[in-house]
Amino acid sequence: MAAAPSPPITPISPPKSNTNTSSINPTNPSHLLSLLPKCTSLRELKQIQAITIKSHLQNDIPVLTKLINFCTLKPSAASMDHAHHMFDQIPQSDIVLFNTMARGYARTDTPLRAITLFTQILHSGLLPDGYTFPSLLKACASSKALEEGKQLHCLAIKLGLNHNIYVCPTLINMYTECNDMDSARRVFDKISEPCVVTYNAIITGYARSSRPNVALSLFREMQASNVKPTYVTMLSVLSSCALFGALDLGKWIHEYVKKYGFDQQVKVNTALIDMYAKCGSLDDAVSVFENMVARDTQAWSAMIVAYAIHGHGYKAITLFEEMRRARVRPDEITFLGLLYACSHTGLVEEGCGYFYSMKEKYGIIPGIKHYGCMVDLLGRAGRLDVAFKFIEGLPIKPTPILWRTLLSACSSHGNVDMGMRVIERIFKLDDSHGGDYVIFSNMCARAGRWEHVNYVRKLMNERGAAKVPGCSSVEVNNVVHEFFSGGGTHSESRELHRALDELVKELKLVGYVPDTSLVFHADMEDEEKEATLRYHSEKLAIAYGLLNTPPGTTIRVVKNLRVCGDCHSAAKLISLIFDRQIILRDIQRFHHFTDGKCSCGDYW
DNA sequence: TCCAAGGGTA
Repeated sequence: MAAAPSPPITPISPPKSNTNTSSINPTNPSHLLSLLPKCTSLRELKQIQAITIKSHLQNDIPVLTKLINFCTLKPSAASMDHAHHMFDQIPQSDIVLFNTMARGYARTDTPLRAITLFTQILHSGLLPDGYTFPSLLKACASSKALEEGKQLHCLAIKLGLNHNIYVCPTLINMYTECNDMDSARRVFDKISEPCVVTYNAIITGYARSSRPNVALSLFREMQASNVKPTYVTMLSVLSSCALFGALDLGKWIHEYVKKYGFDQQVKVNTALIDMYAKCGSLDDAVSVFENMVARDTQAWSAMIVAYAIHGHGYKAITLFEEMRRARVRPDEITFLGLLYACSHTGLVEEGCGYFYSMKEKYGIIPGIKHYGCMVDLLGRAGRLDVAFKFIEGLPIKPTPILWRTLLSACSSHGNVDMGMRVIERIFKLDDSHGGDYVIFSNMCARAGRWEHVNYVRKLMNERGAAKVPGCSSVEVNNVVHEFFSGGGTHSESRELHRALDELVKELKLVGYVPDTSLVFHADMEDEEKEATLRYHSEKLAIAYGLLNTPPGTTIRVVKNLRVCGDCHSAAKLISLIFDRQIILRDIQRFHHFTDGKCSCGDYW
């Protein structure tokens, strides 16, 4: 065989580097270290490291700490591997060096390695200090390692570091991330004068654990004790308002934001867009967005999501195209909003197009939530078979949520046979979710398949699967009133029930027919079913709003589940005969009821 | 030489 011609030798130009090593005295550690701030890649770092070895400085702890610190600033798997390698080489570490390593691990997707490292450190007799705990607690928070977190808490108490101003917020954050709000609160309550960061941590915790009222009262407490809020505080408080659907409160925070100059922050404006959108005021969201001087990916995404949840699919798409023209790079959340918009407007072709382009054009790998959007998009549009095959063909294991999305679609298209295939898949993965039994049973009831209804109900009782109770709230005079289905708990419930009875009579005059097929219990009399339906939480909340606000006022209701079909038709009629706008936010989206019509066009 | 809280998600 003839020898392959040797490749022409072309001089390889050295990689462009910001670090000019020629004028440096390699035996002087401080000279070497002065190179690091200009260093931009792992490759350049390795060049500097080579000089340290030549100069016998590889065991010099301050030099090594700097080198390792560089690797841990924006850590990747490769840079952390390299850092670990350097760390392993030295005979004796000190606590600063360890802290630096731990911080790196806490910031990567292998946070528990920080904890493992920590155990080694304890054995070698090093004493943790105030710098040690924040990284380790952060690692516990992101891995939801509550037990390890508690042990660290005990150790911090032993060392008298639990009240350290850096340790305290991370302790609170660790507990909130591990869903242990009681412990978080206990830590907070022991602080005599919490600083703003500690307040932010606890407020965020309550906002995330769906207790926005507690979050907001802590914000007031913070102001009363003269702790000056920062823009991070604004973010937490705004997300509380968004969660609560408390528009008036949100508007008050907006005024506050303007008064104290927080409205220059892109993140704060993004949180405002989100708050207005989730509190049902799309116009205010648009106005915040349009007044922004600079918009990043998150700001565009928030506005796209805002259009999506209000059912303006085309506007969401137009905005996305505008975002592309502005050369702002979309991320995975931008696509979630976009797909969501398509599915809620029935834009199947467009949605599929964007789904494929996210991978091919933008290199964004779809996650489980994008798949969820696709199932919803196909399912809503009635392409149940395609959706089924889509789930089966996924490269990852489908979650019950994915199948559940398809089950809802089967229900709205009344396809019991497909529904049965789907619920079998769900039960294989999780049979404890009461909502699945309810959707399936309602679907069978509507199709008159009573044998299924009874069977499913029996199954549900046997397995003790609980359904989340329906809960709706309405804001009247700055107070949020909550109503549960059946509605025995609200202080004015008796009058409210009477008012609802009258209301239903009036609705019937204009053609309302209660859809009793939606009621789960098969062995109830029709009258009884009607009563169950009448006191659904969303009807109670709407009636309460109707009775307690002046004519013409918009009624804003927030529901924890999807709105029921009967309440949806009732709300349309109420908007017509009382000439009221009703804005109902359910777990999925917004419904704007005006003049007997809903903004969702009954496509939901 | 190392440290805290964080907006947009079906």
